[in-house]
Amino acid sequence: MLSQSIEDYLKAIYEVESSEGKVSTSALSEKLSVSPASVTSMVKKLSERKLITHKRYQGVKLTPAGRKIALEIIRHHRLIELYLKEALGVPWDRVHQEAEKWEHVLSEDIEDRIDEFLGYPVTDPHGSPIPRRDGTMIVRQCDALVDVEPDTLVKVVEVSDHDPELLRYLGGIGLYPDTEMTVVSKQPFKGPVIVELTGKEYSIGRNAAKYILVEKANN
Amino acid sequence: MLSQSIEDYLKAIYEVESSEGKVSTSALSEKLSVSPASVTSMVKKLSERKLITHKRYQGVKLTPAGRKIALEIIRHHRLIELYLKEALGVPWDRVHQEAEKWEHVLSEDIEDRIDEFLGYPVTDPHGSPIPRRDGTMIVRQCDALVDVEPDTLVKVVEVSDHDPELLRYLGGIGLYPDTEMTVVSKQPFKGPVIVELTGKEYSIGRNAAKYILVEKANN
DNA sequence: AAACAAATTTAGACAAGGCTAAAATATTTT
DNA sequence: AAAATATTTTAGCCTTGTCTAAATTTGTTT
Repeated sequence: MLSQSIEDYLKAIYEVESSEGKVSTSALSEKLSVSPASVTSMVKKLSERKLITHKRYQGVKLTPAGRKIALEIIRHHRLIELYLKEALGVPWDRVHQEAEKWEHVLSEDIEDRIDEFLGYPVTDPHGSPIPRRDGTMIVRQCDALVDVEPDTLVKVVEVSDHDPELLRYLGGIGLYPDTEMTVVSKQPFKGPVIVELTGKEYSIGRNAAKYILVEKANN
Repeated sequence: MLSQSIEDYLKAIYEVESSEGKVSTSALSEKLSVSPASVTSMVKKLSERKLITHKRYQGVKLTPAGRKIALEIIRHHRLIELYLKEALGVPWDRVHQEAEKWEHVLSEDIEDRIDEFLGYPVTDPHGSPIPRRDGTMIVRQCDALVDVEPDTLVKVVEVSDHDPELLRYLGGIGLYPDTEMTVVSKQPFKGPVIVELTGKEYSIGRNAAKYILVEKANN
């Protein structure tokens, strides 16, 4: 059995690897709210266990074994998020926080039952893809909302789940995965992106718009 | 926040207190699969935190604060057992093991949702009473099957959840909480108890019969 | 009542996973 | 290219919760 701490590190490494490419000690320190020194010592342990590779002062990479575990945890996390929403009506801005704890105590048996209950879903409530049991995960082609040219009709693919405040705002204006909307304009000087959905216009901060992934809608 | 370990100790103390009256170091050591020395040091910590009282060489007792926490954990445990059975179809011999892990990660919010989903249940799948949120729990008058005189019609109240093997056997013969059956005879020399239900006779080991609680049925 | 046995506690060690402060290495600026 | 800054690692310490071995206390025999 792996400790919760090890599982958290592997997941964090996977996520940083996905979003930034390179995985530095400081990025992990930040992500896990732990001192850089603590990261270094855990990195040493994970290397010894062959779950990651590490070149001094150069960052880390997951080995296939480490990636497999990371994806299992992420699968747990996302299945649980969706389950909490569908089965117990937990609002989407709260499922992440709960899943952070539950992901570590989910057995394979219960995982399968939840998967079946949900009809073998492909994405979680925020639109993030759920890894399959075999450790594969679908990859999608999409852009950050902030990078889309004005006057484009787009469909929301995925929204970052880390800021409950943002999720509540987006839920309030009806912006969920699969929602279609038009990018009206981008205000200059790091101003907000203006979008139109269900006939109304809404303003979305530049920073938030980085965490909303969309694809061009076929219209 | 309390550590998982502390929660486990408080729960164990509550359970030993209920079943044996006196809570000795060795009983806890046994129950928690931990050395007696480890129990002593944890007992010291729990005393300092005023969750239990301790007289050297004399055993421990829960304070009201400690009892409240123990009952919260037991509430979590039993709600989760029932939830797993009702919502996900987990067989009753496996729910205990899962609940042992989940009980520590259940938030109040999810607890309430599960309680509501289940219709504010009063007992878990093994017939054990579920403590209420306010820390109260119903007490029932019942006897161990092994102590019942032959030729008595009884109703099963509760079955110990600690031996999956036994639960599978009992499930196989249709013996669940609320099942009515007749005690046919008790074989001498620590032999089994013979019961009749649904027209057939079944043999239940003396030891197992200690862990099946029944009440006299009104016939 | 003394001796033996059983239970409990103390003493001291260890592994995990965190921390701070200081040293080493990289990177950026001038 | 040297200096200044930022990042990473090392060294050493702390807490939690466990362990074994030895000492102490309690309970039971004879």
